[in-house]
Amino acid sequence: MSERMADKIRAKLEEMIVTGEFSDGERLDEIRLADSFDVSRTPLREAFQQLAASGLLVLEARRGAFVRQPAFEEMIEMFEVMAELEAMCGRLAARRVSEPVLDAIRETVLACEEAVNRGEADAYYAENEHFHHLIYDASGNHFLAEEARRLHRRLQPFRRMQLQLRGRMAQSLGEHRAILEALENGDEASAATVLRDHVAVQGGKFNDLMVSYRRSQLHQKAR
Amino acid sequence: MSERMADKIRAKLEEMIVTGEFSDGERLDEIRLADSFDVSRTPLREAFQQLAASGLLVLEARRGAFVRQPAFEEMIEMFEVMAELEAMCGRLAARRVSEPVLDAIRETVLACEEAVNRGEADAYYAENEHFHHLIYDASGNHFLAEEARRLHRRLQPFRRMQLQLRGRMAQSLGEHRAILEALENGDEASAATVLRDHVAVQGGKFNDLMVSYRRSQLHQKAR
DNA sequence: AACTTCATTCTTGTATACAAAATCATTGAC
DNA sequence: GTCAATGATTTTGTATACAAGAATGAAGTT
Repeated sequence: MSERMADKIRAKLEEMIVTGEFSDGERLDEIRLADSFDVSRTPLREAFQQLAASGLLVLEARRGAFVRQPAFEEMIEMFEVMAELEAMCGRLAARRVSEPVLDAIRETVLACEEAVNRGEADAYYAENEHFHHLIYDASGNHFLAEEARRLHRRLQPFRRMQLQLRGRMAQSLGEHRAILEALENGDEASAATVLRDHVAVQGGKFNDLMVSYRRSQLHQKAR
Repeated sequence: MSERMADKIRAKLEEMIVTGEFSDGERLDEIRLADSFDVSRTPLREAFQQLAASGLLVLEARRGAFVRQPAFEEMIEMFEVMAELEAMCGRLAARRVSEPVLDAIRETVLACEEAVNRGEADAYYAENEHFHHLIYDASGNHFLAEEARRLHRRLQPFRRMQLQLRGRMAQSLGEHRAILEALENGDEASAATVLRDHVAVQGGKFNDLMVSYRRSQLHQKAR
């Protein structure tokens, strides 16, 4: 048990919130939660602080911790910002990327290709992560890379959902190829545009997913 | 004392870090700091969590809290990202801003003008804040506005320094006018460009400030 | 003299205890 | 019957106590 308890709890709570275990606005009872994790309130409260910082909770003074399920509109907003951050990474990377890093990016594209051929969504997902992180770093702006990572992480579960959509993996792969090409050509404008669209399409796909999800919800209620 | 102790401590520590009271990499002793604030370690540790989330501290497990003074290069990086976020705000705002908000923006420009005429840097600073926050909100993307505010806040002390530079206030005012004009015309591209440059120039000015600061440091050491 | 090992000390991480504020329920007035 | 006020209870915020890991230093070996 080398890790800090508070960090494990944060990770677990993060997953629970993101997977919809709690509903929006729900108050988290410190004592009951602490008991369920078999810890005292102290590490739990530290986890609360961290979750509040990343926007998953809001702490109201002397009122408690309330889960903040980003509404549909906010998710779209987040994708919009993510698209712009990725575009910026792409623009800078097109100018600054080195040959070894370019090689690494090429490898991830190949690995993505294999994953698509085998229909392995998990493998694709992992390589996709790698691909994007490489570009963040290639921007040469470390602060930007960190911000991008932070937001990427927050949108992670929604990205993952999308790979379930028919044909999305192949489409995504094609976009990766276009991004790689722009980087190889040092074409800043193109790299920015293609990356922006690559992420924006995810926002759109997310929209589609939500619509069909809500329809099924309505269906259930209408029974 | 309606506020939470932890929040007051966070604010105070934030100021101390940002004003350079601590040096980069310095370890903050929980017990001594808690004593100096006349509180126990508990609220202090909560403050640490928050400061770590905003990047001012790094918490190493069982090692302690270390202050993270962004190096010169990182400050430039942050201005670079800030420029892009503001550009995005401007682009969206040009499309979405309403007449009442436009009026409010016009007022801040007038107030800035008066501040310049009177040579009141503090008043200018306050109105400048207002001006930028209005544009963040006018973007219509609430998440983006929050992100912009967060980064703006982090760069705050460095912005403030710049107003000391000769002629910077008048120059800044001119840029504000150009931004307002772009918004009035609904010119997305222009709003984005002018705002990007408006912030980028701050990065440049910051550069100038740091160079002269370091020169004076060297001078002192060379005595 | 330098390096390793072990014990001591110090510091962080967690649990528990206590204080203060907010919520809830009961009682009383209108 | 509804609303307000007040006391009880719950819950947060802070302090303190305790446990466990890390840093420090002394002693012993090579």
